[in-house]
Amino acid sequence: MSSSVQNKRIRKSPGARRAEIVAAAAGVALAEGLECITLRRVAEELDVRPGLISHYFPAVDDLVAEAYGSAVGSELDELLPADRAGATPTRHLARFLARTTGKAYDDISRLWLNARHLSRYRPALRDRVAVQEDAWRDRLEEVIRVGVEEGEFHTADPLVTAIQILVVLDGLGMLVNSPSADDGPPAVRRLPVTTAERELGLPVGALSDAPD
Amino acid sequence: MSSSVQNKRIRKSPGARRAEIVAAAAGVALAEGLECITLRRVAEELDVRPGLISHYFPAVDDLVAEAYGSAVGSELDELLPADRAGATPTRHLARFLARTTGKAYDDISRLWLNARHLSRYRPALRDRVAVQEDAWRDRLEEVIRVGVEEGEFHTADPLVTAIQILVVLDGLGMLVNSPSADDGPPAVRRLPVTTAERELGLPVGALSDAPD
DNA sequence: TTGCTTATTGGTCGCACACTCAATAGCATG
DNA sequence: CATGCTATTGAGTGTGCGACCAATAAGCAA
Repeated sequence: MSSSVQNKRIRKSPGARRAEIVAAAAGVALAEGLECITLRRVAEELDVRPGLISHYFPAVDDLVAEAYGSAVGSELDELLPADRAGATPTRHLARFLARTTGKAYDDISRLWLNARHLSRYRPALRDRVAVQEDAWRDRLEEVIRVGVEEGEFHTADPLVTAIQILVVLDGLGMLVNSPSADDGPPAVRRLPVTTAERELGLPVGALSDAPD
Repeated sequence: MSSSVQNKRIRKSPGARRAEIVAAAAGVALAEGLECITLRRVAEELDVRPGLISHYFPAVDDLVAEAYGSAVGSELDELLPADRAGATPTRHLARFLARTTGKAYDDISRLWLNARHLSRYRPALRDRVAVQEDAWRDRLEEVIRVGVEEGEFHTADPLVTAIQILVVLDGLGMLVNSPSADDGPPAVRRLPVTTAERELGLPVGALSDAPD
């Protein structure tokens, strides 16, 4: 007997079940896209009936927003930990740039692209995107600000510099679904690093040489 | 009697009808988004039956790709005319940057964002996006190349510079659906101009002072 | 063990979508 | 005016979606 047929109900606490649903939806969002978060698809993922998803999220749009926020929020925590224990701002920024440039970051780029477009139609998602944009910007600005205070970076306006780096990252992320995204001049792939080094008054290579 | 009820058939040549359909679909794409291009929606726009759209585009994905290509292609022709009669590269680039930064460009930004995400799922659209990316890049590179030849611009690699400007434009375009897209530091809105002036060795203001 | 709360199911409804195809009628041609 | 070609219609198929709700049973508490 295959385990795919569930004839026995499994009853969980509302909190646990809700978290499970959000996690499953986040997985679907990362792998297939936010529009693939449907009652049926998420239910299948958890081997429950679609009605159960509706029970926890009467409006599916709220689940979409929650799934997006969960995926992107935890990614930020890994990229720029709030408590950066014993690492210089330079190393932190270098690590951030190394990860956001790597191939493994493509799923996150796709999710950002996805969310920014879909938020055109879904208010709940639009609010969540705004929150996450603020969070990413604030976290990056903080790293830069500390770097300036400690004399590692030099910029008149950490906020603008942070936005500038994020804009370049977003601009490259726009190309994530293009077939020719991986090729192209190497100088283009290094654009975020180049931008950061220039805007922070760092020597070339300061943010790309063996950071991790 | 309202004109919304069409009881009399109007028979047109295939070429004219096809062009009409593409134009209507492009209008829908610009105003409401590519996923709003449905057989019913486009048919309603032209006051015909949905089956007629299917007749000209047996696969709706091809109509979506065609509508996108039409809208974005004609926009490029207006932004960077192929035959730039009697205008300096500086004026051309200034005009391009002025228009792509303006509020009126938001619909085009939305369409690019839309297409780049949707091309994840629709192969026909993905191919069209690649074609238009090449076209925009080539056209901008050409302006820069001529500017370098005529001594107005200074850059070692016109292609990389063109891509760099487009990446910044795309990065800002990502924010088009965010509620806080219009506010934010002025320096951020001027990022494309700043980038272009820096990369082309121009004095500050060379690309933003009364171009048109 | 019994009973009760409520998490979970199963079924249904209405809607919008792409796609198909035989029947119809506009219109150019003779 | 009559005729033939074909652009256009009308009707229908099947799919997947969100939402709703009464019935059911899991598992905790008494």
